[in-house]
Parts: sequence; structure tokens; C-alpha cells
Amino acid sequence: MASRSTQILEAAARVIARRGVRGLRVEELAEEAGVSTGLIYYHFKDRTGVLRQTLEFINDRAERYTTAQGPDEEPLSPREELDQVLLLELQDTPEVRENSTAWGELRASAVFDPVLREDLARATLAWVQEVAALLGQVQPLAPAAALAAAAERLTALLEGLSMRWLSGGIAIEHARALMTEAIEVELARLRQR
Amino acid sequence: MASRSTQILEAAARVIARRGVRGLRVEELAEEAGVSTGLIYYHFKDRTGVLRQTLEFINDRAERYTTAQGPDEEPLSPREELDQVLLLELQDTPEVRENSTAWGELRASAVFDPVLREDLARATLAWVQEVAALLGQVQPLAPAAALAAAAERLTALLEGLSMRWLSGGIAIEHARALMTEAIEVELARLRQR
DNA sequence: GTCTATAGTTGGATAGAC
DNA sequence: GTCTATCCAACTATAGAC
Repeated sequence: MASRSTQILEAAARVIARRGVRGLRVEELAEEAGVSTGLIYYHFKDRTGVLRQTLEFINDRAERYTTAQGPDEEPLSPREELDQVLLLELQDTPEVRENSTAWGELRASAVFDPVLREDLARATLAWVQEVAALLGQVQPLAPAAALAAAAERLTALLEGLSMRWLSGGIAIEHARALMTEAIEVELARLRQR
Repeated sequence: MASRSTQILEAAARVIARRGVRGLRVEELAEEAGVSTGLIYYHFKDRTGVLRQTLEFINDRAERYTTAQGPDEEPLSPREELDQVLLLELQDTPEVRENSTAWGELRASAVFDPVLREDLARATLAWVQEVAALLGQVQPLAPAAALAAAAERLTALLEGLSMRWLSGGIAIEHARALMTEAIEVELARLRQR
């Protein structure tokens, strides 16, 4: 089932989480994947090719765990779903850590790499709109512009908190607490107007 | 006045803004500073040493332009000062761009480089405390814990917005508007309790 | 203090056997 | 498809002259 390519990409995600995009060495990747360096160049054009495909791989995976919903579970309320979407990225599990790290690396790299900007902007926009829609379900009377602004702040805050967590500045529980309160603060604001 | 070390650090800030921490090559730095690579190793222990001192340099410089106050200007109100501190980092001037870019890079690098973490954590803490103190001056009745949490959110949000701006996701004016509103939202929250 | 020249390493990439 | 062996470029860092 898990093809060789997939196996290498999974390993790449782990190595990136450990060393960063720039710290990914083909040799270390080979070892992590349990294959030779030669095989990596057989399956991918070059190191950059591995990187690009890994970021794609990671993005697909994030979509899966954010949206995941067991078949016979209660459907979530909009408020619960909102918490889900914003708090699921702040969990200390290997998969989330890998994804968040890679996302942060992608964001940071995009500052210097125009090629990455486009993909990133598109993904960010979709994410902001998703959060804005959820906010709108919780506070249906709030104007669209206010919802959009709140969504942008909440997602940007999440990125900021995520980086602080990953760079060892704050504990994960603390990051979660700050995020939870931010949601409340923004919702209170939307309610008020 | 500007010593050789300072000259190199200024060049380092420019190179980092252009190529990122990951892209900083000692040789390119030497060229940018108009000196030889050998001289860099004379003034700094190694590449990481340059990076660390650049972080410090950037931090000092940010403090200067954040705190800058002409000799015969009206002293700022706490609220104005708060806006200053949080909005000055969102300006499209070469100096601020350099600082913000370098800060983002250092934050991203710290995820993988334990050496940078300590410095970064210290600088972040000082910054958060400064903002918390200003918030306390605006809302003297708010409990210390609430002030600290608000300060952490505002500074983390600033980092998030700054990255989006630098990576081309949003326009600078929009980032500023979002930040301004965030300050209001947090102050409203502190007032309420 | 500063430069030039170069040593020493790391790591991406390829060739060729199996 | 996969591995082993190896080449070669890119970089960091040092030695030694001035």
C-alpha cells in the first residue's frame, strides 16, 4: 500500500520536523526512510523535488486531520468546530508537530522565494475563509467585514503562537489557553456590535 | 563611530533581509560589508556567532526606533506608546523590513537551533513584559495575569501578521488595521472585567 | 586589524553493479 | 528498483603574510 515514494515522503516530513527544510540532508533522509541515497534520486528529480512533494504531502494530510469526523459521531456545533479548527494545530503529537513545523518553514521560506508565495497565499485564503464562515455561524448578525477581520487575526495569531511553541518560547498548554481566550475575545467583540 | 563589528552587523541585517538566515553565506556577508571573510572570523567566533550578535543588534535597533522620542516632543500617553510599540514594526521602510525579516528568520531558525532559542526567549520575554506594562498603564485595574495574556497575544499576533506581510499575503496597511483593532479588542476585554 | 590563499568538511548528485 | 562507491561543488573556518 505505502509505496516507496510515500515512505520517503513520510520520512521527509519527520526529518523536516527535526531539522527544518534547510536542515534536510539527503543522506539523513535516506537513513530515516531506510533506503539508499541513490534510490531517492531515482524517485525524485533532486532535493528540491523532494521538498516540493513533501509540502504537498503535508498539506493533504493536514486537511485530513482537521476535517476528520468519525462516521457515527455527533455532528459538532459551529462553536465546537471553530475550536477544533483552531486548536487542532496546537497539539504535541508527531503528526501535528511535523505539519506545523513544515508550515512555519514554508511561511518563512516564502519570504525569500516568490515561487512558494502563490501556493501559500491560496492555502491561507481558504483557511481564513473557513474560519470566517464558522465565526459567521456562531454570530450570524455580525457583518461580513468584521468576520473576515476576526478570522484573519485568529489565524495569524495561531501561526504566531505555533512558532513560539515550536521555538520553545511557550508550553503547548499555554498556547492553547491563549488561543481559546482569543476566540472568546473575538466572539465577544462580534456579539457586541 | 561605526566600528568594524557594527559595519558587519549592519551588513548582516541586510543580507538576512535579502536571503534569510538560512541563505546567509559568510562570503556574501563579507562582500556586502566590504571586508574579507577572514575579518569576519576575526571579529566573530563563527557563523552562529554572527547570527546571534545580529539578533542582538537588531533588537537594540528596534528598541531605538520604537522608543525614539525627540528631545522637545510631548511625552506620549500610555495608549499612544502602546500603539507605537506594536505598530512601528509594521512599516514598509528598509530598516523595519530588515528588522522584521530578520526577526522572523531567527524565530524560524530557533525551531531547529537550540543555541538561538535562549536569546530569542529572553528577547521575547522582555518585549512581552514591556507591552504588558503599557497595557497596565492604560487599564490599571486589570489583573496582572490578564495583562500578561493580552500582551502575549498581541505580540504573537504581531509576529503572525508580520510574516504574512513579508511573505506577500497581505498589504501593510491591512496588517496595521488588523493590529490596531486587535489592540482595541484586547483593551475592551481588559476594561470589562 | 585586515587580507589572501587554502585547508577541511559537508553534502548533493551520478555511475555502474546487481 | 535498489545499492555501493565516488566525484565534485559549495561553504565554513584557519594559517600566515603584511
